[in-house]
Amino acid sequence: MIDQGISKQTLQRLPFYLGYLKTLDKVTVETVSATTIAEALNLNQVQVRKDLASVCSLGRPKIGYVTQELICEIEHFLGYDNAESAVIIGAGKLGKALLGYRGFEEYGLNIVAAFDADENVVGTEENGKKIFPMSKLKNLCERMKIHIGIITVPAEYAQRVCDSLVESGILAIWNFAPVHLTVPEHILVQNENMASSLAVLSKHLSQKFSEEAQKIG
Amino acid sequence: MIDQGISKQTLQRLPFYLGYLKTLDKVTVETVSATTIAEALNLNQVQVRKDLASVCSLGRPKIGYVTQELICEIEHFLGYDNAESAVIIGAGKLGKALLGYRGFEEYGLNIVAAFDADENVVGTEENGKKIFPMSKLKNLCERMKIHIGIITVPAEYAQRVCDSLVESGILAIWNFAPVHLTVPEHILVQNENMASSLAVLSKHLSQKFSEEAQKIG
DNA sequence: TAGATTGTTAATCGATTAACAATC
DNA sequence: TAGATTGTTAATCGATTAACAATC
Repeated sequence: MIDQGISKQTLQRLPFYLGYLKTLDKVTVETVSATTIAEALNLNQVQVRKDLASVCSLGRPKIGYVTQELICEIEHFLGYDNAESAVIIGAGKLGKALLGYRGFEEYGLNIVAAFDADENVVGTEENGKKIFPMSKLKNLCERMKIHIGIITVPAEYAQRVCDSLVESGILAIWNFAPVHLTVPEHILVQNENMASSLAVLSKHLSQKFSEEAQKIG
Repeated sequence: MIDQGISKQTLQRLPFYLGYLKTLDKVTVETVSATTIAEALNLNQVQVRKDLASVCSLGRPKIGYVTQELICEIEHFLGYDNAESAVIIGAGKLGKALLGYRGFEEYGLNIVAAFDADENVVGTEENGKKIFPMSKLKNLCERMKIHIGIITVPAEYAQRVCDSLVESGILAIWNFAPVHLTVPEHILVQNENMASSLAVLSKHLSQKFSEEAQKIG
């Protein structure tokens, strides 16, 4: 058993490495050093080396890593080469935007359908993907062996939707609703937490302004 | 000067506390203890108390915190009561979804307009908000004293857009493009990192499956 | 050989958690 | 008074960074 000991932080940095590596010219940049990557992404060299060590086992002194190999290994590690299917619950603005976003396939995520409680939305399509009534959720998930659920409903419905997903055999939940979800131990919830991000942004600003004020005052 | 020493982690938990507190019945739940909050959100009691201590200075033994006061104080701390204006660059699916999302106002974010390089989109509206050509960015930001820029363009254009934003006097950037942005020291970049989230989700699944396989094998 | 770069071991740093005294 | 709950001080834990030996 490998990769038992990879930290969440490392995991979250890997897509950044991948993104950077892909910007490099395959022909001229055959190899790349941790130093170079670190500089480009504003990270510590040692951190980059440690992160990469948990994914691949190459890396030669004086030379670095073979760019193309590294890309393949990270992609493989992240599972980009064998896509997981997912469903979206909540076909509002955000849900539809995610349904329509083609970039996810590149990341190994295949959104197959959406579900909504609103009868006016049910039956319509977005980006060629159908929107079903909630009553069909469990059956479809089980039949298609779907393990990822994406929650894009308003906060007040999120926990109920979450429970339905768990009941439908979902193992991992990507939660866009700004609430804490309670789930059984074996289920993973990854919060995409816009409110938290905004908190960081707005605090940065208010601090900037109070610094300014102090300088002047 | 207060709040110099608040950690990013604390800051990111505050919206969760707020969300939970708002679900409580104002009439019956006059006060709330850190213990209760911690249990509801699956956090450590002491952590909740420390977080709250950095925002408010009440909290009475045996009683806890006055719910309504706590809500107000957190909202004030997060700046929800004096909204910041923002612009979106990139009026694709995601950009439009964010433009149309009314929830941000509740979080103290007021998106005033969008910008796009595509002539076909320029001039149209979304949720009553106009989409302008990139050439008007700087002028509008300066005139309206806008300090937050939201980047929803494809990865390859993100750095260029970022540079334009910095030039236009933006102080904080909310980046939805899956790339690292290089900015001057005083500018804050908050990455809304879908690729990273997906990495966490898909790794959880592949680990689950390899555990299963081991049990059987 | 000299220098760049690797991977590892140890030190530092910061956040979380545990223990405890203070208070209503 | 006894018990619940607070806030603080100390211990633990994990991640980042620094120092260094190994190697091409």
